[in-house]
Amino acid sequence: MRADARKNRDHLLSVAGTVIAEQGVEASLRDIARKAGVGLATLLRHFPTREALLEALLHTSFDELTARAGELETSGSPEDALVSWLRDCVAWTTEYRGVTVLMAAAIEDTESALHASCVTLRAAGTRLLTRAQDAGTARTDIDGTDLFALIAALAWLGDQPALAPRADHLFDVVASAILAK
Amino acid sequence: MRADARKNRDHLLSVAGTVIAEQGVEASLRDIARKAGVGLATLLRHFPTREALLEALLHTSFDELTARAGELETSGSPEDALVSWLRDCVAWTTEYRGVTVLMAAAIEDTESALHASCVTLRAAGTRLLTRAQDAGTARTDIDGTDLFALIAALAWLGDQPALAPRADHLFDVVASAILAK
DNA sequence: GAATATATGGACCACCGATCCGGATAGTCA
DNA sequence: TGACTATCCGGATCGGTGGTCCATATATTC
Repeated sequence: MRADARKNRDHLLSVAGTVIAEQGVEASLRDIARKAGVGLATLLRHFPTREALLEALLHTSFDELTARAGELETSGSPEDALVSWLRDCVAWTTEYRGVTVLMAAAIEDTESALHASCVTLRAAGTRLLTRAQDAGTARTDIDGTDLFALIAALAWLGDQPALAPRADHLFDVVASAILAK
Repeated sequence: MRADARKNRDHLLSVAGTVIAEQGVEASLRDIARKAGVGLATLLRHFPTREALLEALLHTSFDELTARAGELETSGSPEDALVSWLRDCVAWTTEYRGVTVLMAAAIEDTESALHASCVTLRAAGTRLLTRAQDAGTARTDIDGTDLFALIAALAWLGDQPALAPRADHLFDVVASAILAK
């Protein structure tokens, strides 16, 4: 990649992070390009789709959540580890308003730029869930995909301004359901 | 209202029902107008916002759900009545892809055309919930707003193609959490 | 310094919801 | 019946969206 292209790419990523943190994942791409002092075509060349841009922006966050799951796998009680990680996942999405819809679409869409990250995340959750199930502290009739869906649903609640005040409480309600044997 | 206006209004509503059933609540208004053989301006004059159109389209459904809650209030066990009604609510939303987002926004937005219907729905749910709580068969740390949020979240799951296959199962998981004392 | 490969962004396109306003028409009254 | 008016209609237009094309500018190589 040419030096000027690299610079544009990095700058775009930085500006996109700011704008998306302010306006959510549905922020206008043209607006991001404008704020970066660049044409829309340039943004779209570096990141052909909104998903591609978000993937570049979020994949370190995904890695952190996966790494956190790894740590928790060998520490504390299986049920505390599971719930703690779920809480981290839901809390993280609040930083990126609207991201849950994209993640829900990406988990089964192998073409999506976010697909790999979502699958990795689901696998990390599955390991924590299985450990708790083996320990007899999580219900055995759900799997990693169910867990992913529940995280997405709770994160979605936090995304809806009118329902967000209840999100934390409802997290506890759902968590209690997961931990019921 | 003039006879021609009434005819256009009714026809628009009929066409909108078909198109929205096919494409979800985010269907293009211009497309609906075109299929009705009418200008976009005409549609927007009869229904100034998308919410207004949906309210006109859905309010009989809302009434039916509210009436159903009324019936259930005096029949069967309180917990069966509650769960049965919740299932009806979630099942109903599958007919109108994407409606949950609008409902979540409308419940706290007194300006929304859907606001009144949502509030009525929440009140109906609250009555069923309270009855179950009084009977000691539903957890007492949730209220009607929590219930509304849980319905919305489950309905949202059913709206996401990748997660929909799990929606029924996760309904049971969440229902079990509500019925836990 | 010239040649070449690559990156750029303005000018488009089709679509969206929204608004304006001149023309068509239904309902009314003489 | 005929004319008048209040109402309704929809094409044209506006600013916005994501997406594409291509002449121009520039970094890199020789």
